[in-house]
Amino acid sequence: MANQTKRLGEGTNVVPLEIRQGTTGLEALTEAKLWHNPCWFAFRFNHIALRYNTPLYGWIKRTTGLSRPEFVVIYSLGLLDGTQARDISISSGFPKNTLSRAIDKLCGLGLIERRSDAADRRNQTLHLLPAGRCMFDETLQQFIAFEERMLRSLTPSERHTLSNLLAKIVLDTPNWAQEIEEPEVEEPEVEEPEVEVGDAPEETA
Amino acid sequence: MANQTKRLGEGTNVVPLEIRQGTTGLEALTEAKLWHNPCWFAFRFNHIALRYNTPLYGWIKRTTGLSRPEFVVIYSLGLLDGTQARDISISSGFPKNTLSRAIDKLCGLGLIERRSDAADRRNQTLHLLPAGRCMFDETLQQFIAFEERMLRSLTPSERHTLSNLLAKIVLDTPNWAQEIEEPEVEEPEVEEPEVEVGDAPEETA
DNA sequence: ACCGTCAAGTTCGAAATGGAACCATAAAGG
DNA sequence: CCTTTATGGTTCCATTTCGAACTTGACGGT
Repeated sequence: MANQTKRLGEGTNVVPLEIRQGTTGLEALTEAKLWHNPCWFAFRFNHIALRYNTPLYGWIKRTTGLSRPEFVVIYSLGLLDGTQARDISISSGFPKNTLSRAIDKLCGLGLIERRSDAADRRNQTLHLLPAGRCMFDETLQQFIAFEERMLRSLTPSERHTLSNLLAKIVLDTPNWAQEIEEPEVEEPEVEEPEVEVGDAPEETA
Repeated sequence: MANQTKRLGEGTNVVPLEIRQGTTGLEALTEAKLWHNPCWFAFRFNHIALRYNTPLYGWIKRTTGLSRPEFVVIYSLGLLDGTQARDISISSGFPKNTLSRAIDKLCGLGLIERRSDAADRRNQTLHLLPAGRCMFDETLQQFIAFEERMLRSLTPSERHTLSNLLAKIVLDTPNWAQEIEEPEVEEPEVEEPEVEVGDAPEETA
């Protein structure tokens, strides 16, 4: 049974690395996901993201009282004041309704304000108020410090390279959507498990 | 008003890139987050992660009926059968309780099973059952296809480099924790907004 | 000018999430 | 040997979150 783990390490995207596996202090599963994982890229960025977001936004919550999507609005406006909710949604990936709630709250707190566009009254532009600007400025310090911490193990030149490579991928993301949304159905063998999974949780309790 | 965005582009981690800004089809905010963002790294991996996880796990949900943490268990066991919940938590970043629930459900569906370790009866090892193994094998195809799609814009050599750089960072993550959890308190100017955040919309300023 | 379509935002409700407290077992220390 | 402390795992519950439906305003075609 256990031998089915076959063919995972080779023939896939896994590229041999200089860094030696087994030499790190990680437990076995993390090692496996790092070195014997056809989806090495997905694992790595997700791992980094979870390790970064949870503590950072935990800190944000404690110091400012804002949730992640709420703060994302502040941050977005800090970078580009006057954008609209739609753009924040696109750039951050949070759904519109989550942002709508976040914006409500921020307005209530006097951190930002909505202005409705006279030209097209469906649109509303969002703007930092002084208190919001101040919060952005203050917290930015810490964000930069965390960013620096994350990148500590890379040289400036390596950071440059990493920046480049990730940018290429980001620029390509708009094209993923459809392709990834409905993969060509492929042989539907996968379905047997599905039968009772989706809707028969009664016995599952 | 817009000039407050000052000093964001330089002196920070932002590295000049070969790729030209403005030449892409992205809307302004995404561009700003890409090119004028002191936290370029955080933005990039979060952006990629959201663009990847939502559709992919949406697809998983539709085809297998499993949620993300549930499937993460399957995937983890697919890579390394017999690990325990604790390790899945560490490697994936999901909290123990979420995984506990996920494992419950998977057991109920007959996809995996728990075996309690005789030596230390606190531990339990998790094992794929044939149906679970089958699900892993089937879905893996699609995971690999998505991974390939994400990396399409990079050459093999670039993928190699990217893999290396991210691995370095991942290996360093265990050291972030404490440092990032409680940043040295720094001047607590940030606190005024916090006071009434919960429920008092009486403008913070 | 009217109707159908579409896009930006909002509302609603069902479900998932994660923090905190808890249980059981094991190791450490007197 | 008994108490204290630590760890893997589970339960409980308040909160968050996201899909889906809905509202409002613009635009294009006839």
